[in-house]
Amino acid sequence: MDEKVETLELELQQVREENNTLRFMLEVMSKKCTNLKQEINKEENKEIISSNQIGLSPNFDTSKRARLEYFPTAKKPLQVFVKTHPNDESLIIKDGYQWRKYGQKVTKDNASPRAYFRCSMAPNCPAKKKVQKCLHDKSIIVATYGGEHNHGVSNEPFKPSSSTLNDREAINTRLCEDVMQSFGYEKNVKFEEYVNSLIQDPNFTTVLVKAVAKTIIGQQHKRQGLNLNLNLSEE
DNA sequence: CGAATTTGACCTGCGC
DNA sequence: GCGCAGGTCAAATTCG
Repeated sequence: MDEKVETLELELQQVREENNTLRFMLEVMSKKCTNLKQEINKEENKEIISSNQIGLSPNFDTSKRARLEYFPTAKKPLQVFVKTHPNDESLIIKDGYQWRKYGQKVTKDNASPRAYFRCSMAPNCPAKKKVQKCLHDKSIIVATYGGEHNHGVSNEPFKPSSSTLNDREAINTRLCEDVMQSFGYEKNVKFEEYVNSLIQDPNFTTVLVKAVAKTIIGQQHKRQGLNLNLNLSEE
């Protein structure tokens, strides 16, 4: 009996932690969304000015030739925030692609080292990413993607098996899938285009809150159901 | 033993 | 022109 109480308390604690995590993610995403909107507005204004003055392609900046070569997206590079264990130093994100690390640097503005990866799924794939821990919260990893993959995603992206990921990771992954589904993400749509369309949606924050809340409640119900089943079978 | 990672050196752009 | 910072290379090392 005590064991059951203990188990339930642990479950409750885990759900609370997950809720805190999700609240934090929501906060980060909301801030990010606001910042991106502001940046998009700024960029649009800047582009109009530069294309009028110089007559070059709006996205072409000769002074940043090499940098654009390394991360050749004229668009804003895609940034992804991932919650991990604070003591986890691996900087590994399971995003469905296979990455090979080719460098690491300590940057001026962040004591945590920044790792550089390039895609190793295809021989000449130009896709790259930078991964660094968040300055203010070591349990958050920030991944910045650059370049585009010249091949498809691996067979089972975002489909963790219980043998490779623990329950918590599986739940988080499932949550992401549910939230993306709530936003109408379709697999044949390019992820960057999908994200851009979300950012420009004026109801983004409202819909995100609803989707996350719905998923949390769904997960809690599933868990409660599981616990009840276990109790019944044991008694 | 081959593949992946680590790490110091090197290259390039930018600001002063 | 010089120094700094970010990004990449490649030899050495580690791992499976």
